[in-house]
Amino acid sequence: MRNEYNPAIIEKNIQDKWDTEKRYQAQIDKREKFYCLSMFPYPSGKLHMGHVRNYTIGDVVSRYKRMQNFNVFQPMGWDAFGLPAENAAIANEVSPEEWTKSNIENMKSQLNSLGLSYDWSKELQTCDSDYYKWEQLIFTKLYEKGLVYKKKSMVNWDPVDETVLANEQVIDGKGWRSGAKVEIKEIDQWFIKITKYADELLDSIDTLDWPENVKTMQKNWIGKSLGAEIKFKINGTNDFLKVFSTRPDTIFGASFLAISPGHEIAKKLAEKNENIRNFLDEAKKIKAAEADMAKAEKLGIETGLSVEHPLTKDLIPLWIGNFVLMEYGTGVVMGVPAHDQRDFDFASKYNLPINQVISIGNDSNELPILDKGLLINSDEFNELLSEEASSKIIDKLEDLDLGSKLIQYRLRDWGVSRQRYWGCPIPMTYKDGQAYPVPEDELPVILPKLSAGSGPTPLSLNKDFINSADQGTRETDTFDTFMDSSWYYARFTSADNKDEIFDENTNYWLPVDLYIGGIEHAILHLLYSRFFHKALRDLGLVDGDEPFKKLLTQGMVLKDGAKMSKSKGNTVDPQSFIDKYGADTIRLYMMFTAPPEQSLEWSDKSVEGASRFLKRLWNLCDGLKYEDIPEPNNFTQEEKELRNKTHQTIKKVTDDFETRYAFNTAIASIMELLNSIPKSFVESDASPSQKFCLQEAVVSIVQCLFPIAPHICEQIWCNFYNGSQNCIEKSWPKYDENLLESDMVSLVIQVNGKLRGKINIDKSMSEESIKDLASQEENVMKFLDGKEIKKIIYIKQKIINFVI
RNA sequence: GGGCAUGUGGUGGAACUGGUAGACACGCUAGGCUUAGAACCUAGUGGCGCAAGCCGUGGGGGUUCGAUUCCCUCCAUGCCUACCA
Repeated sequence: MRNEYNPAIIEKNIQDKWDTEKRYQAQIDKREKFYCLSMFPYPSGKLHMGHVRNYTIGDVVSRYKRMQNFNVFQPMGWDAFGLPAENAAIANEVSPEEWTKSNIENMKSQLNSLGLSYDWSKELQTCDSDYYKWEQLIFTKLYEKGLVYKKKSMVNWDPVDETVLANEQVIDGKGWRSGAKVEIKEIDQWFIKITKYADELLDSIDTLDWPENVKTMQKNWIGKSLGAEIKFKINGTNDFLKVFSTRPDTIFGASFLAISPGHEIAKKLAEKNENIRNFLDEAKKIKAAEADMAKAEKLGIETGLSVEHPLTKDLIPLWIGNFVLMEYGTGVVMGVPAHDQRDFDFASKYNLPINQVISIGNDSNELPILDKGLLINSDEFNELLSEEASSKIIDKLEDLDLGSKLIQYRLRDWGVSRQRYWGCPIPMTYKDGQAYPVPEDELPVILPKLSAGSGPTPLSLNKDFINSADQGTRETDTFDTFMDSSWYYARFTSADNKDEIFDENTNYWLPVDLYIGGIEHAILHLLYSRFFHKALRDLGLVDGDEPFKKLLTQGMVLKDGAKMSKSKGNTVDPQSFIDKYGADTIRLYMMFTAPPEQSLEWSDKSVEGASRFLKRLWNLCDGLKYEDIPEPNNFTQEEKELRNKTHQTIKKVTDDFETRYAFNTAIASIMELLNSIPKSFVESDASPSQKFCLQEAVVSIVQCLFPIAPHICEQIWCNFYNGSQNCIEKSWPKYDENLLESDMVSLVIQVNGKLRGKINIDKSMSEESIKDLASQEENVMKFLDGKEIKKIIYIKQKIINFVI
C-alpha cells in the first residue's frame, strides 16, 4: 500500500512539531554562533515572491549551519512605519496602525506556512514604542555628542495639497494626487553628521566580506576626491568665491564660473533682476532628485558679474547654472569647457570660450579631452603632466593665498526629518526659539493615535501632542524610516528586554554573520546601518566596527522578463502556489531556478517540475526502512559507481553551500544522484551490498536536501529510522575522500583546438603512451594524416591538442 | 546625466582557475500504460546537413595552440541616484 505524497498534511505536522519543541529559539551556548539575518519586510499586506526568495535563502543557510553544529540565531520582524500605511489609511478609512497590525498578522502566518525557522521570541515591530523609545534615545545621545543639527534643505512641495511629496509621488513634475505642479521648497530639517564618519565608512569597506559591486557602489557614493579649493575674487568687491575642483591642472582653461540657483548670490541678484528671478523660478520646477536634475536640459543665465582668474588675472564671467548642485562642494563650479563634457556642452550653447590646456599626444585633439595629459597654454606649467602640474599649481595658489589642497566628499549629511504622521516622533522640544532634546526619563515620546485622513501634516495640527511637552512645544516631524531600519539588526538580540536597549545577548550575537536582501539596498540602507553601528560603538553600546560581516544580495523575481507589479498586471501570488504544491516545492523551485544573486524568471510550469522531483523522492523512500547492514568487503562495478556518485554529490553540495551559495547547482547534483540509482537496487530482492549502497545514497540525498525542503526530508527521515536516529537537523553528511574518484578518466583530443575525439585512459598512464594512443585514434588520424605536428599541448587528465 | 551589474538552445539556467559549450530542469517529439485523459515510465531534442562536417555564448574587432571566460569597442536591459522600502 503506497502512501501518496501529501505536502499539506506533512508540512502542518512537521511545523507543529518544531513549534512544540521550540526548536528554533536560540540561546547563548558554547558552540560557535551564527547570526543569519534576512532584511525585514515592510508589512504591505501579503508576501510577494521577492520575500519568499529572500527568506528561503536565509532559511536554507540557517538550517545548513545548524546541521554543521553552529548555534544559529535567525529572527524576524517588521519595518512597520512608512508611507504606504498613510496612503492606505486615506484610501480605506482605517488607521495606519490598524492597517499595519492586520497586515503583520497575515504576513506572519504566511511566513510560518513556508516553514521558516525563525526565533519568534525576538520578534520586533518598529512602530511599537518599545522599539522606537530606544531610537529616540539614540538620537538624543547623538545630539549631545554634537552629531545632530538643523538646516534648510530642499523638498518637493505640492502647493494644492500643501504637503511635502516623496520623489516617487512626483510624476512628470506633478503631485500624484492633486496633479498640481510641484515646486522645490526649502524647509528647516534635522540632519545627522554622517559625513564625520566618511573616512571610516570608506576605509573599513575593505574589511567586509561583501560582493565587490556593492563595495564599489558604496565607495563611489562616499566619493572621496582629492582636489583644490580655489578662490576667485569677485570683480569690483573684496569678496571671494570658493570653488572645489578635482582638476586644478586645467585651471588655465577656466572660461566661466557657475553658481547653483540655490546660492546666496543668485538669490540676492533675483531680488533686483526679473530675468534672474524667472530663471530661479524655472529651476525650482525640476524635481528635487539627482537623476531628474542631471537629465534636465542644462540652462544658464549671466549674472552680469565677473570674477578674477587667480593666476592669469583675466576677468571671466559668472553664470548661474541649473545643473550646479548646492549640496556638493561650495555650490560653485569652475567651467573648463575643453576638458569636461558638461562644461563643453554649456559653453557651446552659450558661446563661451573653449581653451584647450591639456594635450594627449598629437593624433587625437578633438575636444573635450577628458583624460589627463600634458599641459599646454598654461604659462610656467607647460609640458608638465597633469599630476605634477596639479600639485605645483596648488603650491602656487597657496603662496598667493588664493587656494589650497582640499579633500571633498560626495556624501552629504543625512536629513532625517519627514513631514508625516506614521513614523517615529523626533524627540525634540522647542522653547523660546531654541530646540532641546527630550530627557531620557521622559522617553518615549508616544505617537498619538489618529484616525485616517487627518490631513497632510497631522502632528502639527494636533494641539494635544504639540503641547504634551512639559515646557515648550513638541517637534512635529517624524523620522525617516531608514532610521528605524538602521539598527534593528542589533535590537533583535535583545528585543524581549523592556528595561535595556541591549544586553549580554547583543555582543554575543553581533555582528550579523550573513545578511541577505535585495541589491536595491546596496547603498542607502546598508550605508546608514554601517554608520549607525559605528555611532552606537562610539556611544559605548555595541562592540565591533561593522554590523554585517557577510552580505548576499539577491536578485529580483521577474515574470515575462519584467519586474512584477500591479500596474503591469504580471504579479503572481505566492500563497496560491504554497496552497497548491506545498512550501517545500516552492522553496525547491526558488532555489533551483537561478543562483541567488541573479534575477529569477517565474514559470508556473517549472514549479511543477520541482513538485515532480519531490514526488519521485517520496515514492523512492516510501516503505523504505533502515536496515543495519555491515559494510561489505566487495562491491560490483555498478555499486562502486553509485558510491562514487554519492560521495561526489556530498562534496559538491557542501562546496556549493559553503563557498558560493550556489543552491541551484547543488540541487542539480542531488537530482543527478537520484537519477543514477539503478532500478535493481530498489527491488525487494536486492543484495545486501546493493541495499547498503542504496541506503547510503538515500540518506545522503535526504540530508543534503533538508535545508531546502525541510518538511519532506524530516518526514522521510522519521519514517526511515522510526525514531532510532537523532534528529535530521543535527548532522551534515561527510564524504570519504577515497570514494570520490574512479581510476579511469575521459580525455579530449583536439587538432588545432577543435574537438576530434575522446578516449578513456587509466590515470596512471604515462604522458608518452597517452600521446601515442591519442594520435592513433581513428578520427584523429584522419586529421593528422600527412601533416607535420608542430606542437602538442597536454593538460593532465583533461585535454591533448595537436597543433599542425 | 552619473555609478554598478547583466546578456549562453524554444524557456530557466550549467560550464567555479583560459581547456569537451548547453549539466540539471521546463517545454516539445515519438513510444509505452490507459476505453480516453491526467499522472507515470522509456527514448530523442542547439542550428544547418543524407553524411563527413560546418556554424554557434548580444554585435564588431583583438590576444591565444585553445576564449562563454581576458582586452578594446558598440548595442540592449536591470538596479541605485540621498523623501518608496
